[in-house]
Amino acid sequence: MPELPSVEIFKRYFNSTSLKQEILSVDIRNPEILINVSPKELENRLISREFTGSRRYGKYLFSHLDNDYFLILHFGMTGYLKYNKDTANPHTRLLLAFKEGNLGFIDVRKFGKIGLTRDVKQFIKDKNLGPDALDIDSKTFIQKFSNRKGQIKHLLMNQNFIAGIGNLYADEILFQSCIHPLSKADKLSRDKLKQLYHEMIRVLNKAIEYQDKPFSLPESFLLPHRHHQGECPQGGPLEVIKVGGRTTYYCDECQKLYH
DNA sequence: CGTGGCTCCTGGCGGC
DNA sequence: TGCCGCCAGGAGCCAC
Repeated sequence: MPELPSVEIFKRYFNSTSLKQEILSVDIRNPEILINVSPKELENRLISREFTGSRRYGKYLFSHLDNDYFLILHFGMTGYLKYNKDTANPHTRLLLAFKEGNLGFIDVRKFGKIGLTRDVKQFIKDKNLGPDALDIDSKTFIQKFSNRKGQIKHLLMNQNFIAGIGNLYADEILFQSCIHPLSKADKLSRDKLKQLYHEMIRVLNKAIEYQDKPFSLPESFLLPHRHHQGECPQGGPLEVIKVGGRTTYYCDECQKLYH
């Protein structure tokens, strides 16, 4: 599930539920999803502490503790947060207990990751993440893409190139920009790249505004139609292909191939 | 650098 | 109904 808009929603959810209360217990149910840290250390750093805030970078959430550490959360394909009294969900991988309720990191497929760091900048550097998609400026964006020969969709989804965009919103951004997903980045004019940049920002903000429910977006968006036998908002069939191994929907009428 | 394939893991769905 | 293959909003690794 989680692309940048979902993680932004998770951040707001986390901030509204889990700040400024003591962590009473730390239940690590699936130690295999830990990175950078042993179960013992994670427990020691979390227990009896409080969260003071959080920040998002790309698809990562960094939850700040009152001991200068950050809990790192990455949600994989199926991860999300749930704050309630329930402790019985079989897909809960980490459960933090507070006085008033529990924060669960739920993740059916276990592609998510949980870690710990004192230095978010260094973590981002070690992971070699590109600039955050909602933070990059137009000039840098155009410069980066105009120097690359790869497929435009592949580059949009490459976290080392630009961080935050996944398979669904890549399709939406390219549809809104009228660019065929297999177009070569360096064949797009500067004006076209500028348009792509603005559509990226607009789509991501719109997705956040709509609580990251892609199928509830207005009819003029691709995502509500992105399913078997779905039709382009302008009319006509949607094409389905693979790009970089990922299922891709686009409209052959609306989206021009630059190559 | 670019591209394609495979892998991790689990569950839901369509087809037979 | 029951079983099977395929697919899923991520990403690392490897080969050419």
